[in-house]
Amino acid sequence: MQSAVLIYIPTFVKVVELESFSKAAKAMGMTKSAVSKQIQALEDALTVRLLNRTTRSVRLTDEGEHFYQQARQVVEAVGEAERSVQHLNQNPSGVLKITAPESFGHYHLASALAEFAATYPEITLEAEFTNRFANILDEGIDVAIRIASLTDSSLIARKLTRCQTVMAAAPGYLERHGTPTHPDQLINHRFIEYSYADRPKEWRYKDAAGKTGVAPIHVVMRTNAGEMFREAALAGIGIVAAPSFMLGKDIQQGKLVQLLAEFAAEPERNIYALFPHNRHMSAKVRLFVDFIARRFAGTPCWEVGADLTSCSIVSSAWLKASA
Amino acid sequence: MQSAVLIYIPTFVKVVELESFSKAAKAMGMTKSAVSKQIQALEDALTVRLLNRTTRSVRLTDEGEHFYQQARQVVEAVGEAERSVQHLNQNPSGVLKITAPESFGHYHLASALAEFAATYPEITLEAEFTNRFANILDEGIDVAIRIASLTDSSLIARKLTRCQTVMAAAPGYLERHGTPTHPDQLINHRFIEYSYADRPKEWRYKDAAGKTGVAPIHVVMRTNAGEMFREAALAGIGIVAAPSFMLGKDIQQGKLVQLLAEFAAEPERNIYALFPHNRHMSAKVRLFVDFIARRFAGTPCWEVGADLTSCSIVSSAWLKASA
DNA sequence: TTAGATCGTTTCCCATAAACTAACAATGAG
DNA sequence: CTCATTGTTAGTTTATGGGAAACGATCTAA
Repeated sequence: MQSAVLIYIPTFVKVVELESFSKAAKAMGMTKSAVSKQIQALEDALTVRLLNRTTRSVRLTDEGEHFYQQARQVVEAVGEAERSVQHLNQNPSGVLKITAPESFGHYHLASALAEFAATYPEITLEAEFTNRFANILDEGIDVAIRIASLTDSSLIARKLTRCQTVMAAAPGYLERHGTPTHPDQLINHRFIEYSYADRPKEWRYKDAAGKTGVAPIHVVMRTNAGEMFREAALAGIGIVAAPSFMLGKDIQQGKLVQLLAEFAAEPERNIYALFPHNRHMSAKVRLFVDFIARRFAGTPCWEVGADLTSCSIVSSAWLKASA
Repeated sequence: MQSAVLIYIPTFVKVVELESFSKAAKAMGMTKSAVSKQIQALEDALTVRLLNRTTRSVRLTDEGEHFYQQARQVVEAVGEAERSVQHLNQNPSGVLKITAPESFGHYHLASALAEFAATYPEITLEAEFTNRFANILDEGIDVAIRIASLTDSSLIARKLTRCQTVMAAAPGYLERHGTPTHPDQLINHRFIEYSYADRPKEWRYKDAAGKTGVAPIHVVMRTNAGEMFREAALAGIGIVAAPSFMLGKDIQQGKLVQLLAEFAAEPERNIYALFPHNRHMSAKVRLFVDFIARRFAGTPCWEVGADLTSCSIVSSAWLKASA
């Protein structure tokens, strides 16, 4: 068993303050016998007599007086520690470290983060947009925005919005190579693939009837940079399959043409906020996740085929680029 | 049950210091499951997550970092309190409050106290010589020297030496009133009695054969001042029955004549050191009581009829007066 | 004086709250 | 890949700490 000194200190302090075992017992919600025994245990642990007690009075010994001064500081320190942690927890401040995929961060998260930072000036936002999969716990990341369907055991994943994967190519490319009407024809086309694709060199889909299939593809270029990816498509180098938040604007503007719209990509993907499990969630994290989830609730403007007037999510970058 | 915050703090601090649940468990002599549950209990109590833990690493959250700083101060404060009390206990210092009967203190304790004070300069001696029976606990008295056979429940009594009660009168008195040869004759004599006598107006004794008896006495004067008492006897006002430490010198010098030497006073009295009970004795008190007991071990010089060469106790006041 | 109230202590007993054992999942290291 | 290690969990057991009641001491009031 642990040091008896620590655990009996509050009782001792109460007794000294109230100058009575009985009152201290009442104040601490226990019986006087318990108080008596705790004081005795404390004295035994210190091998020092702390209180000279008559049935009528309780008075500190010299050693008791000395110990009391220190003991009081201990309980105050504990109370202070407790309170300050609560305060820290209720008044979020400090650094909030976010990581997100580079392209999504750039196009759609930046404005949201700016709004969050403006709303909570006490919080210092530290956002890293990268496609590298950082280890959340080891690197002290508070929230990671991820596009996936995976579930990490020690992390909580909160869905922010659906992530529509669209296939598209530049009109120029299609003029030169024709427009595929079925996945099976993809093998005869030129593909630009994402470096970290789960399943390289193939395209999994679900047709309008709900039947799934796999089609092989011919990869002519590979990159992990979102912008490079899009630029390559715009340049007519080949066909890309990418989230609509990257390509939606180009499709709306006619710079790219959506392909095989009736064949949905498989598996369906979502955008998640991931964070250390929430048995006791940091206030900062809770605040941010709630904020970002609210921000991305509804239909995003970048969805291909969505009614733009009903979109609740509009990022400033999107508006700017559209204008 | 008490605040879980307090009792789990040492565990939390150990975990942070060693950056491992397992090592902390080993260091604190418990199992890792216990550590795990204690940390969880602490987090529950604070409703704050303190540690982000992988199977491979343990790292503090922001709140944990903050709490750790405070928690470390708490354990340090406890350790300091503990150590300083031990130190205080092993290196006695401060005030040592002594009370003793006025006459005994004056004649025989003063020199002993002076020696004690010289030996332990860290201790401030506060000696009060009074015949009033002070309440030891209530007045914060550390040691009381008492001449009695009583035993207070909450106090420890350590016998210092026997207290011989002798009866004596001035030669002049005896010339005028005669010398009693048996207690029964005392009723015809003039007595000077101590104000706080247990049994006023009587003299309890035990004869050479061991038979006890009570003789009534005729009191003509009453005082609580030791010196007054003695002076009155020397002036021939009457017979006194008093401790030999008061009268011994006068008897040796022939200023007083001992009476009824073969009838010992009843009950036999001793000189005690009384102090708060010694389950955990203050170092000061232990030191003093040991010292004073050693000082008064053996036959005191003031005993009537004692072989002066074998006396181990000689007080300076006695020597001075004898010179 | 006596009776009653209050206070700290003690003894005994029990319920609860800790600890341990053992098995598990996750994760690095070799 | 295998093995060792780490933190967690579930279930069981232990023992610790607290409650009830009786006690002795002390003070107050009648």
